[in-house]
Amino acid sequence: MQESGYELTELEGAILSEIYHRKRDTAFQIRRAFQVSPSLEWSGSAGAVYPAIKRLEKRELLSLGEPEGGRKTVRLKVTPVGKAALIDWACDPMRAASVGLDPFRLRSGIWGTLGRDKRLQTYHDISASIQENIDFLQDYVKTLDDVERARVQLSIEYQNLRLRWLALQLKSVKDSTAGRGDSARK
Amino acid sequence: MQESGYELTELEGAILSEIYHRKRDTAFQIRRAFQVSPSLEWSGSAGAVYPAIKRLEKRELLSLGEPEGGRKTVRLKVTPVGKAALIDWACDPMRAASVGLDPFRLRSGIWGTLGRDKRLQTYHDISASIQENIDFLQDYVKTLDDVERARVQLSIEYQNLRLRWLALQLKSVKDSTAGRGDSARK
DNA sequence: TTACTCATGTAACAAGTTACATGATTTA
DNA sequence: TAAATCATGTAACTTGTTACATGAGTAA
Repeated sequence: MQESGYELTELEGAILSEIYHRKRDTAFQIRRAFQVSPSLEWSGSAGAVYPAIKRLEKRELLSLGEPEGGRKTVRLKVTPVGKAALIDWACDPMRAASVGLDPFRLRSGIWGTLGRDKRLQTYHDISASIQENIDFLQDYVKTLDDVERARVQLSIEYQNLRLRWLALQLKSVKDSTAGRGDSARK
Repeated sequence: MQESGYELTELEGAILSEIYHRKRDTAFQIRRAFQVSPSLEWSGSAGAVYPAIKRLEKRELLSLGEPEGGRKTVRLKVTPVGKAALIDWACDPMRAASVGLDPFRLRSGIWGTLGRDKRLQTYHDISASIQENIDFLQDYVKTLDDVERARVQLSIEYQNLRLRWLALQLKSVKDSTAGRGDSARK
């Protein structure tokens, strides 16, 4: 259909979206949003955000206002071309459907190779960590705008899926050694 | 408990695991495993794998055999320290529980801001892409060892969760405009 | 006036990417 | 013998990280 002709990285897309959808109009506000958010995976480091903004401006996806006030605040605005690129980026099915880098999934196969005790302990510890995270997110989600709320709610659903998966694994380990009381450890 | 004292990156952990758990004992085999796998998110580029192996050898988490044959194949072996570091890396609850970088989640909030038609189209296209991916994974999973199979099966469950989420969004969009036949487009 | 927040930016470094270079072995 | 595969590696580049530097405005 459209094809804006601009390929955006994940960070560039996230930056444009922060400006266009979440009304952050300075680099500093974008950085803070990244630092605060548990669902946007960037540290909000100056060394990433400022160069990315420069790249976006050079390609005219972003326009920079004149430095305002003593603090020299530069207001950011997404250009029409930038908006098209952002929508293309957000709606590209290939990228949206890709699995991403998930530390839980990467490790999931390894846990099955552990000895029984270590395995049970690991499932238990990770479940606790995830539950803690869910509790935090459920509190956090109340304070958010629509865009960020959708992300956080999806995070909660992912975490609940992980919890169910862990519970299943736990059960199957316990069942397979039930009544025998031994513990095969490496 | 243990604390091997070595921090591994995701790639380094994945490399150690390929050698230790999946019996890939050359750099080339590791690269191919990454290239082939839909669940490990690295391209298997030489420029990433060879330097990572060097780093691991320097820290004595990996030992390199003598070059064998005309092709100068170097066999890789995980040292006892390397094994401890690998287990620590795999079982660290903080890292295992973290959400990771997910292109779907990152975009999920944005789709809600689209006009009705574009929104329905996008949900539809992405659902199709995900379904295609599930079909592929379900075929692929039959050929795998335990470690990789667990990862791929988890991928399938993530993808099914996404499908359910998309179906819910689709339904709520359709419900909210049912019988009115209008389409609010930006 | 001291400390915190707002605001922008650079420098050194880490770690990934693609593309290329080299050469041995196997298979059609 | 030509092509594919096995095998290792480097070079140029991109893009992220932390840590630092600078300075204005605000609140204790």
